[in-house]
Amino acid sequence: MTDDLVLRRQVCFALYAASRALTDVYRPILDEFGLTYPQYLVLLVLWERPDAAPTVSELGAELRLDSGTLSPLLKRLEGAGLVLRRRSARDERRVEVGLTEQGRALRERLCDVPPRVAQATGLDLSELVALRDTLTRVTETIHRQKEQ
Amino acid sequence: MTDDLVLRRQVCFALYAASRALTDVYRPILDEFGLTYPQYLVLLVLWERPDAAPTVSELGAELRLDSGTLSPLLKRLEGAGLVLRRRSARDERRVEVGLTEQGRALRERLCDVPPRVAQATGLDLSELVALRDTLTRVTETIHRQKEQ
DNA sequence: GCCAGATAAGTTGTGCACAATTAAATCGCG
DNA sequence: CGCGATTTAATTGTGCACAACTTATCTGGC
Repeated sequence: MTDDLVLRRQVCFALYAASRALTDVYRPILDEFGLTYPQYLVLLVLWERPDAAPTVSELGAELRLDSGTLSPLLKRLEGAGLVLRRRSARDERRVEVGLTEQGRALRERLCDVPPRVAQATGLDLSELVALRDTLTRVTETIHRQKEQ
Repeated sequence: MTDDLVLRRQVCFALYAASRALTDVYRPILDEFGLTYPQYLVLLVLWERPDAAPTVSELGAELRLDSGTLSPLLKRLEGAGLVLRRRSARDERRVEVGLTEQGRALRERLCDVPPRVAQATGLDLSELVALRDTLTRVTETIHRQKEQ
């Protein structure tokens, strides 16, 4: 009997557990603003280029989420008054997503969140950077393989 | 304007994206056996000690999932003929989860899965071990903080 | 032995993820 | 120009996650 199928040996479980643990750290913080973690990620993308008004597909390409996930999520963010959705004039298939004034303003109130979360991991800055880069490399390797 | 709120800088997004990417690697493999990734994780725990028949809570402690997630999942695994659930004789509150013969047999057919997935990450063995250990440390740090 | 509090599993409701399908608009080839 | 193929978002259905609640059972103090 090999040990390959032992739970604690699997990188994949470590990744799955760590991802949920970090989301647990975000949850009470974001809860105060009525946000979920995926909603916060959408806002991060919009805050980076506040006047870009990306389409649903473009948002999806950054976050690697499809319209099946984003459409209802964006509808909730719109309902909360944080984003606006409007059909592109030039191409009526596209829906452009922009920030409301309220959505823009939220940025300031959330800018201390990442350091608080980073602190909760117990890793120092160089470890965090190394971890992030390794994970990004894994994600890109997998997606490159899928496209071929 | 600080750069703290830039998506690609966030460890948390890297973790979230990598976790979903690795699940994407598992999906087509597990699909052939009619399993989802969380169902596969439950089977991993059961395969480690095939005669232990852990309770729902004990399974949950290993996987960090609650009965709200596990109850319906176990019902589906039972429906698929892979596990058995029975009330403990000594404590009728508890439900013990054991493998069926079919569930036991599945182990052999899935033992080559982890190496295939590891290969897809593009990391070598020492990188995988280091990544796993860092992630495990993060998860445990977070959970230790939550208990206090 | 009785019962207040604790514990275990299940249920309900919300919000992702993702596959598959649908509907509308656009593109491009002949 | 006309129309089939493509692109885009939304919808539908399934299965996690997780909070909040319910129900059944057990435990310890009296």
